[in-house]
Amino acid sequence: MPMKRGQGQRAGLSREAVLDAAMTLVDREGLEALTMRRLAAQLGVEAMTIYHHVPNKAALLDGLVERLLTAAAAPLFEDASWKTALRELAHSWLAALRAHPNLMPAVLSRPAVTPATLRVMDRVMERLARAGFPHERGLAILYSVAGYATGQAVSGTADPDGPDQTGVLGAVDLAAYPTLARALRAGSARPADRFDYGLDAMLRGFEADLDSP
Amino acid sequence: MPMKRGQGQRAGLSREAVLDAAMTLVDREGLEALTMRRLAAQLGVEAMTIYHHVPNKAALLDGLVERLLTAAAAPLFEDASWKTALRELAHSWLAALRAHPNLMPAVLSRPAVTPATLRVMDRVMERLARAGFPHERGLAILYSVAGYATGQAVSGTADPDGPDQTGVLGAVDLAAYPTLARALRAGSARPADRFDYGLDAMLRGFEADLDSP
DNA sequence: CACGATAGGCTTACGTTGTAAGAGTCGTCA
DNA sequence: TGACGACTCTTACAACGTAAGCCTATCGTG
Repeated sequence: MPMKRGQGQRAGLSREAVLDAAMTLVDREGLEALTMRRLAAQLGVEAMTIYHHVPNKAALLDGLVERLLTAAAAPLFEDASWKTALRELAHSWLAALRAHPNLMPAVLSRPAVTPATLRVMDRVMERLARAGFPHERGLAILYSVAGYATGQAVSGTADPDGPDQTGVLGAVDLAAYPTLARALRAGSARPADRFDYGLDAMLRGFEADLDSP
Repeated sequence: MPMKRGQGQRAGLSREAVLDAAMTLVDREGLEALTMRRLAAQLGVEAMTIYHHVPNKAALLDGLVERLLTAAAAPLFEDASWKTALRELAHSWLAALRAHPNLMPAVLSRPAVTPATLRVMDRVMERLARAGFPHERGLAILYSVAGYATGQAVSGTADPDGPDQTGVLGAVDLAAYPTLARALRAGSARPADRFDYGLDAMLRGFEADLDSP
């Protein structure tokens, strides 16, 4: 419980503390619950105080996105093959997005360019070049894998129901869509397996392209 | 120029007219420009009038999303192979998202379940089953392709610069990331080519899985 | 034809949002 | 000591979504 502060008493805030509180608020109550006043209340402070640590709300969101991106860029796969490097890239990106699903709209609406992500991209390109992929092919591969992981993360959380349920589709009248219905009943496979299945298919496709002209 | 209406004179609105105006407003000025008052002004009407044709703003957004989805679900690929069916699916979904990039955050934050999309999904599943894929595999494939297209659309428009430029990456100091820099210089390939490259790789991967256990 | 119901428009008003402006208070360094 | 800068609070404003209610033309029914 935060003691009542008289005026002039500092609250001991900092940009980091503000971002921390904002992140947990978004995680707990969603993106539209992130209000300057609510965030301030969370910090035991008045709304305008926040503006001494963050220039405006857009910058606050940018800060949250950047945090997520640097978390996603963690792996540097010291001496892995190009395939495992791509696999790790996809998994860490997916994991970062899934760790803060409420933040996703914000993440997706700004470019994901930070030193950390650039460094990872460069490493991956290096592996691909060493494996024999021409440079423009490497770029296409990088975009494809990143895009694939992004798309899977999005369609995984656009579903408001539980994480491994049949989800929205369960509530639909499936009599009109027989084949889809059978697949949904048969599909006890967890989303993670689906993710790897598509990813591995793509990687095998790239490999085949590497061998033949 | 809209004539001033006295009170009691109708403006001839309708749900369709409202959605039309909302869509062009979003296309022209972005999602955050979609305000009840601004939309009303666009229609030559007061803000509250809109509520006679749409229950609230969320429903308005849902209407826009549904329009995009039915546009995306157009192709029914009468008697195509599973591969071209998947290719058409991916292309039409990508095209629909790219046609209204400002709407993307809204599209991505609600589940894409409408009769039209379900019908297309069912058709695709049918093709996959006929080709010999087990049911849960078919579902994984469907999700993978849809997710891939979504991801490509997102990373394509998170880039605020021109469509076929080097984009955000052009403004970055590339000296620190040599391999990435070379790839960007070499990569004159248009995004569409990148899209097909990754997509075809994935499809070839699925095909290989069909042949071997 | 008369008349009540309804649909579609406008006006006003309320609570909430982001944030500009400014005044007070403390710790720090000259 | 005195001045300053960093931090916090208070007050205020424009713009947002929308609830409530009024007014009028149109339409269905007698």
